Amino acid sequence: MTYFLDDIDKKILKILQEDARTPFSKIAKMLNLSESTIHIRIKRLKENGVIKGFYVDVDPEKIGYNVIAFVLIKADPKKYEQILKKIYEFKEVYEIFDVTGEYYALLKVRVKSREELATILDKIGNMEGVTSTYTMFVLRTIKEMKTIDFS
Amino acid sequence: MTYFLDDIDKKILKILQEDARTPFSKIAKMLNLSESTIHIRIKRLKENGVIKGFYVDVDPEKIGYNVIAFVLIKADPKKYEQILKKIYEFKEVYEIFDVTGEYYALLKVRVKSREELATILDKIGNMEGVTSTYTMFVLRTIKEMKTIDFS
DNA sequence: GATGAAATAAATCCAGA
DNA sequence: TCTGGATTTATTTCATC
Repeated sequence: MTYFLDDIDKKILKILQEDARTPFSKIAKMLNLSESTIHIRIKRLKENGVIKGFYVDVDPEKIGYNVIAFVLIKADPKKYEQILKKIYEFKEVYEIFDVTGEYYALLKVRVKSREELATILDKIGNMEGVTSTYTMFVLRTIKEMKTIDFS
Repeated sequence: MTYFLDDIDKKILKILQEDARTPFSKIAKMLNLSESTIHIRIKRLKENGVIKGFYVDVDPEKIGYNVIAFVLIKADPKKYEQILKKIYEFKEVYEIFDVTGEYYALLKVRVKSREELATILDKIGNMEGVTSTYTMFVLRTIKEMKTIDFS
């Protein structure tokens, strides 16, 4: 299931991770290959699911989304999957992970204000089957990398 | 400091968040505007820092990066900033946040194997000034959104 | 697999509304 | 701020190595 990346693939991905709009011609020059080869490689990486897509990176802070919180939840095991499905639909919840330890799941929540955060936390805390929550409010973002470092 | 997005900006960003390679001509048609307008808008969004860049979305799992863990750390306040600087340099640590609560910082770690994770956890746990750590190993990724939902 | 040239399509620039 | 047309640049295809 794991796709083996050769050196050329890695170099192409590295360039695209820095700027996905880099023209193929420029990539070709950088790697001393033809434009067609870059084209074929990228096409293959897409077909194999390595490249899931191209997205624009919007600065959340610039558009007012500057409140982040991580929420740990514990739940009634019988209702857990149902709870996850519901939380999945919340657009304010950007990440959901099952985790080991005292709590069941870890959520990353991003909103525009503390009021909005309070609303979401209430919604989650009051869901049927949620037995306890623990919220960690983010005071400062020190690092938030969105690309993979495979150097 | 917050940049005000009008309806056109929002629509453009929404399209680019889904596929950053959508041709301007297509965006223009979708929004009933000229290609030049789209061009000017995107340029302005870049200049104002709303658009931080265009990235390729690489599936970590496809290339073998399928171990994620969240690590909470407590530290000697006097050495805390120094510790953060050091951890910042770890390529395996993708996110670092100062958080409220019992712990000082929350880290998101992504590696290729449990062995690698153990190594990183050891490194962090043994850093001078780190007084305690709590690791949550990710068993399942339920949601991991990289774009912002401003609908 | 990789290439180069040809065809198609897109991005960019600019003068004018 | 937006537009339409002209120019430049990029992507895609395909026959060939």
